[in-house]
Amino acid sequence: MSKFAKYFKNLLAVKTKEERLQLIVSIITEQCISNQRQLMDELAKEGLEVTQATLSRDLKSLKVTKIANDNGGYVFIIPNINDLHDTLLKKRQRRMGSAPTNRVLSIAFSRNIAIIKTRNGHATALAYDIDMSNQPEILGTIPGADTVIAVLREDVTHEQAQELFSQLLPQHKCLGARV
Amino acid sequence: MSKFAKYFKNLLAVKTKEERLQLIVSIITEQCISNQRQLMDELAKEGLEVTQATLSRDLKSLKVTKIANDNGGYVFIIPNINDLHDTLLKKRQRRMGSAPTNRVLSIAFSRNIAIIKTRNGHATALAYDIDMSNQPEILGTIPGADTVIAVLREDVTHEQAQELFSQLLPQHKCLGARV
DNA sequence: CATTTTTTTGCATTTTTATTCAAAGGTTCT
DNA sequence: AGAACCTTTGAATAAAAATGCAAAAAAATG
Repeated sequence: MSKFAKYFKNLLAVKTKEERLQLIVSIITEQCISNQRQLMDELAKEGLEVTQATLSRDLKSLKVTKIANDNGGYVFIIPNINDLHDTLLKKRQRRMGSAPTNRVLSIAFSRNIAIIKTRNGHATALAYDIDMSNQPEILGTIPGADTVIAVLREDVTHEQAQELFSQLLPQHKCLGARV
Repeated sequence: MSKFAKYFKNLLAVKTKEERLQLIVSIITEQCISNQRQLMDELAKEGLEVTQATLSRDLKSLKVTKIANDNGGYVFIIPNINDLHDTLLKKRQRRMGSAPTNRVLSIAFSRNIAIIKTRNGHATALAYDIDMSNQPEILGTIPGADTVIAVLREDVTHEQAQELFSQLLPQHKCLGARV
């Protein structure tokens, strides 16, 4: 986009898609919005005019949905990501006819820290397993309820750590559906 | 209903509403159902014939909803009831502008880590709230008794994190929170 | 039982949401 | 810059979901 175009975009308060998505999230968490037209109106108040078609796509990508509230109406909500994992796991469990061996939902890194999201209640067991493996690259772990924080040795790259965890937690690959 | 009628109902596998609702729940937790017609068909396979109108009402009462899955389609899910409480509480909280008792005493940063001091015993609840907000900038949290450690995504600056926490924890007024 | 009241359901229709298709605008090459 | 490509969007439309209303079924009552 040219400087010129950017200038006008700013002037006219036309926002980028990312900004619109954020605005949508904040609107639906702060107010009771019950359909896309209403959301359209709210966005318009903020000077952001989009069509219902776009909102439908936006809400789909944000995984927003509406649900019955207590007054006979509907409200948009953003379901917790853990629920989605649970739902998918449950489906898988039923399909496969076995309890999933899979405890790890995701692994993320930030500098020397690895954040491992687990199924609820499994963090302690997972941290224990990691500790027991005595990997010198992993200095220590702390489990919460569904999260393990692992502190990596300073010189360990994210790639190395990823590889390490893959070996340590081979089941980490089983969960096909990423939410 | 007469004994006689009940007998025939059983015979013909025509179920009560309650049974239908249960069947619906088990169908949508076991399979990937993406619209009401598909659900109708599944019920029909079980010998239970109802119209889309009825299913719409059933799903509303079960608080079932559909959500985008990874393949561009949709799946019905049953969001966790706790989330709904949270969502509604959050909305009300915003509406009333009423800050709950101050739980956050201070926030400090060290590189990619945020250290949040809370009133004693409140760390778990706070970490929970942070987790529920599903901020991509916050990779994970671990609560102690009066401290929450939150690991930030690498590219997040302290200023951004500060702003994020201000929005997330509006009660944390000491930091110039914007509510 | 017969009768009244309440609940549940289907039909028809409206309302809401999703998608197709084409076009506009941006990006990335050479 | 021009060409090939990708992303985003709106208009129109298709698809899906919600609902008003009346009838049927069930439950409650005398």
